[in-house]
Amino acid sequence: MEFSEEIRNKLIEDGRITDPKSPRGVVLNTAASLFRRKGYLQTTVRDIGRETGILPGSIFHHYRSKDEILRTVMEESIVLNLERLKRALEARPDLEDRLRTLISVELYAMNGETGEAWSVMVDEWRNLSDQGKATILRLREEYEGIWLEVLREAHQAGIVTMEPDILRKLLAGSLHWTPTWFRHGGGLSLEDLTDRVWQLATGHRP
Amino acid sequence: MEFSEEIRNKLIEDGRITDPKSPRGVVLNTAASLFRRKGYLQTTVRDIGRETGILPGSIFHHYRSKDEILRTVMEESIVLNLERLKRALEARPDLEDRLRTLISVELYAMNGETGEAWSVMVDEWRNLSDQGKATILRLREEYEGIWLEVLREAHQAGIVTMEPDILRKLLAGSLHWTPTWFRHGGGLSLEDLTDRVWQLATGHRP
DNA sequence: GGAATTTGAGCAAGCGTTTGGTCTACAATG
DNA sequence: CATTGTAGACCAAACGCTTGCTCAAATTCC
Repeated sequence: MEFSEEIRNKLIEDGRITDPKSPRGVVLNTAASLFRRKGYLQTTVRDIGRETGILPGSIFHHYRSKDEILRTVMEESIVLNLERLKRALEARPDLEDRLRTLISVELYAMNGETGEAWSVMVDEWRNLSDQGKATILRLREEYEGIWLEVLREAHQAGIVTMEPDILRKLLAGSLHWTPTWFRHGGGLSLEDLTDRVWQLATGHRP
Repeated sequence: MEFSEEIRNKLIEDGRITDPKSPRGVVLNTAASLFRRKGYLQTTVRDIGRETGILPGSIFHHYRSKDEILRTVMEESIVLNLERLKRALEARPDLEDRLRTLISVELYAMNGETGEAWSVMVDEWRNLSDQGKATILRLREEYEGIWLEVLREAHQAGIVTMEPDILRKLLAGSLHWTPTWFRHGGGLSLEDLTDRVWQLATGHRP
């Protein structure tokens, strides 16, 4: 996760994700946090206004609709983490390393600084408009494609025994569930947790 | 799952769950289905009215509030499945059998005929009122207690190697996620799926 | 001074819920 | 046997409130 900030800055520079210091960015991060805490439907535009200090009417100067805010939260969180995943995999030719990287990056996506936005993407999918779904789906498919490719190679190499597509779904469930119970500063670190999920996937102690 | 219907009938007779033929029961099952499909907040009392053929106002003759419907859906689904779990475990002294039973019963709870209600319990927890949460929490703790007890014994016996509490949370995630992708009649049966989760838990092929 | 931004009042729609009353079935009463 | 009483189920209408969003005017910024 070392290059995390560097990657984020590069993406901001390229205009692929919003500068968190801009009004759009402030609204975005506040919304992500509220969506995570209260849920998308329970969060009102007035709530976002209150926490950002921007009046409700002004929110709609920066975003066309509440749905656009949700879509942007999801889109930018996957753009960022997809980039992080690709970079993290670049330097790792070893298959066991690659599998561990997948697990680790997703655990950080869900429980690190992007955790709110990533959780929103998983939990609030149903509340996204159809056109929003279409946009996000392409990015998600790219992300899932990377997982499946590594799992298929690992399967052929005998590192994992279960069918890759089933294994991915079972692991996805485990990982998606972690934000409901994992807390930083407890007895367990994200590294420890990565070990446990690795053990789940391969059947061997790390 | 053989005694499933028998257990349900006994619980109806004892008044611990609602008769599905009664107006209360019709509302309950319809609501569970709608809550699952559209989400609790997206489901209006008018929706429930439309699908049951009961006018919106009359729903409140059977339930004090929409929240009471949600709480009842959750409560009865866990009462039923807790009973099923206890019965299924009764005849199984073998530890490996017991672990497999836990997995199997929960997979059926999530993807069988009670799947809608059980999913609602997992997904809509946040939308339950505080007093509702308190009621359900006691039942959930009993249910989780059974899981942890079996996992602790399995850990001591060397059947599983991971810490029981962490293993339970990772498995819970995998199992909770199954309704989003598992479909009956596909290439995979619930028995097959039980095997895969068993493999995940123990690290050994079933 | 023109463009971008912010403001705050307010609208139309939808929400859970309440109300007052009707209908039906059946038991009790005279 | 006819009448009355009772209780549960249901209906139609509406109430009070919240919601996402709009808009014309005011303000700020370059």
